[in-house]
Amino acid sequence: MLRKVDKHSGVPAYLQIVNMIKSEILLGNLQKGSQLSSIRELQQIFDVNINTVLKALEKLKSEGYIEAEQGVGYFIKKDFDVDKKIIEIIKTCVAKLKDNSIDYYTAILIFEEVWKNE
Amino acid sequence: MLRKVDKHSGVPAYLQIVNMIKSEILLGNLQKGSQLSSIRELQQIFDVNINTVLKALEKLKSEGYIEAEQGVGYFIKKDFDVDKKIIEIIKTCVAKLKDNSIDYYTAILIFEEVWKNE
DNA sequence: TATACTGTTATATAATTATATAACACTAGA
DNA sequence: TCTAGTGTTATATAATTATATAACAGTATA
Repeated sequence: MLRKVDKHSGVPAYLQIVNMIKSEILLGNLQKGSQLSSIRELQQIFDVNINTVLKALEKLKSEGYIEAEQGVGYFIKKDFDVDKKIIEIIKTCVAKLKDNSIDYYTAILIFEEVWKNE
Repeated sequence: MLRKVDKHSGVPAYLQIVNMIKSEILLGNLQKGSQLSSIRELQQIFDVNINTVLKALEKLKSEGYIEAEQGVGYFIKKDFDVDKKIIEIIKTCVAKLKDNSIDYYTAILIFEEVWKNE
């Protein structure tokens, strides 16, 4: 789901955009050959400057996720979708955490720390 | 566990420092009254400039996590530790993901997307 | 009191990130 | 061919982030 960038998260906007589009590909919501919305539409969706969109698309292109056709649009270049099993594991975990009314930021902090320490 | 900042993650160094220290508090590894390492030691641990450490400590102070005593040091101001149950849920999830040899970056991307969409 | 630790304040410089704005080039369809 | 939509390139400006470096101020202890 492509959504507004969080301008207070500290993470650069162009990286948030890269991450959202990568997520869509990983989750299988954007498949090989799909066309992205136009740059000027993406600019509105993410609520950033056109140059910020361009910077994100440039990075995705350099990493092989998308390709550009001048005058036509941007297209998904490869499928990178992840094993459904992985998604289920994460969905189950997120559901449990939400049951315990933990907030996203705290959850991420602990997730990162646990990951890097075990 | 306080460790070197990742200079290629895109996340500003001072925020990574804030996050690491918050994590230690949330996990109960730093408790009320504990003294942090000195600024000049932290500078070496995180591998950043002293001003970057200061910016992080300033933010933690403004959020009520720590307090300063001039000439003495920085101290944890409150306990914010999280329910052990939460930590167990996350540990279990991380273990399962590692069993499936998924990398950290992919895991975080999916985690964020699942959290924000369900 | 002298010293070696603490934290604090300040200035200058550079790289990165984001914005505003404009113009240009290619493509598809009326 | 004209037009409206694509992507592309460019310039200028500002805010944020990070560095290097120096000096100052408080605390504890030998």
